[in-house]
Amino acid sequence: MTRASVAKDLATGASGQCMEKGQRRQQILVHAREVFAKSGYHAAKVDDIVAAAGVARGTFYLYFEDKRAIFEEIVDRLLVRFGMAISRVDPKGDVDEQIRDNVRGIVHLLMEESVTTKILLTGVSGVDVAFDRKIQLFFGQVHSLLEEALDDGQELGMVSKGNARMQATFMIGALKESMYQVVIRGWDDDEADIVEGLLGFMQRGLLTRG
Amino acid sequence: MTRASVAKDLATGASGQCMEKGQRRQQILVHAREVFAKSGYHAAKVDDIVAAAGVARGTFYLYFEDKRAIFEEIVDRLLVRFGMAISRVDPKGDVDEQIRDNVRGIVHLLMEESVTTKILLTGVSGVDVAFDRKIQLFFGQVHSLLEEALDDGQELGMVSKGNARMQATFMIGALKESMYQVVIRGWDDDEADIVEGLLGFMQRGLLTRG
DNA sequence: TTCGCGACTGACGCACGTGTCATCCTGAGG
DNA sequence: CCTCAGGATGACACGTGCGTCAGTCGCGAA
Repeated sequence: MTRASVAKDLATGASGQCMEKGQRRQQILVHAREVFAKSGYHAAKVDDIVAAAGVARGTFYLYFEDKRAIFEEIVDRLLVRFGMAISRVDPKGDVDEQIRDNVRGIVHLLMEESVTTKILLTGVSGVDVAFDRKIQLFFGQVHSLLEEALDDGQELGMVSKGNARMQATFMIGALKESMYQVVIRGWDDDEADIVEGLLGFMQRGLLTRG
Repeated sequence: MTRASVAKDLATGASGQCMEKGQRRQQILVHAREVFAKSGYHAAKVDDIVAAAGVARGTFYLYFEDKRAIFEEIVDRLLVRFGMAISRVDPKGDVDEQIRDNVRGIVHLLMEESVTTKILLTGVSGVDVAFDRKIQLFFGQVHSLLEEALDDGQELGMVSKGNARMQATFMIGALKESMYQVVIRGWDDDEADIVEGLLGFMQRGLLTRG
């Protein structure tokens, strides 16, 4: 091991050769996430990632198939957690509270995972045809879920009559844009404020009744 | 001129050598727009553009500095038209009608220019640090404009009291996502329906009052 | 007919980033 | 002390796409 790489290890807290296998993987993953968030997929070079992680180029390929694979893994992890943060609304219970919980859970996750959220909201397009399709599919599923919920809500008279698909679109757009502002523009809004803002928007809209 | 390129000219309607200068430029621009929309900035190769336009590689560089420049020009044109589609709301007139006109104008423009809109909504991130900043700046300006309008509206009692910045975010998000669905997923919603949907969302929100 | 000019061409050289692999290193076990 | 296994290394070869520029083409003027 060269002197230079020893210096890097000291700087990043890596323990040099023969680190436990999963740990090294994790170390690369964490640094890659930061690099992707900072530069986006295309501008992020494998060299940047290995430099940040303090390992050699070859080491990277011991743990990941290629650049795309590590990117996909990073995004996938968030998508899985995102999916888990959503729960179906049961009309027998307190609907308002369930909606609030859902919104709260999602906003919480995205703000907690702000680095990955930034990647999801900006860096995900144009990686690859297959990857694009995958992301589109995911958001499509979320959209369908919400649309169904709104449809049910309309039946029960809890949601304004109207095009549920469009309503779902507006809601998702509002959420995406809020997260975008927080994550990209660095708004320091309180998590609870955003949740209440979104819920208020759902309930009352923007304009006072004329 | 080779036989191959003559064939191309026939196919694309180009008139071969010595076409009027502005026309050739326009021809390349139009085809570039389609290529960028289909593949995104990074996947779109200059070779794809010149092939689509039916001109030689060198010709491209007679009319455009480089790939980035033509991309920027395409996006800029839309941004300018977008800016012009927005007009300040005058509280002395019929506010509802002015809001409707604004929304209508913007939605109309974006759907009319659907190819460029697709580029704006998906292909714009990660081109270049400077370009990213520029786009961000533009949306920031739109955001400020809307925020001010909402603030004024609150003073006049026409807009629900609340965080105007957040309200602006939600509205822009809803608009962006609607356009995204139309342009990427190919929804064939009527322009007027989308406009009414957005306005209804602003006025009444999603949920019935409980 | 020949010349000049400007539009057009496309093969070429270059830069850059990727993934590989021959080699090195180190710690554990004999 | 020697050896060996396997993690780690980084120089290298390769591919890809970009921008250039020496040359072609065809039209109008002389």
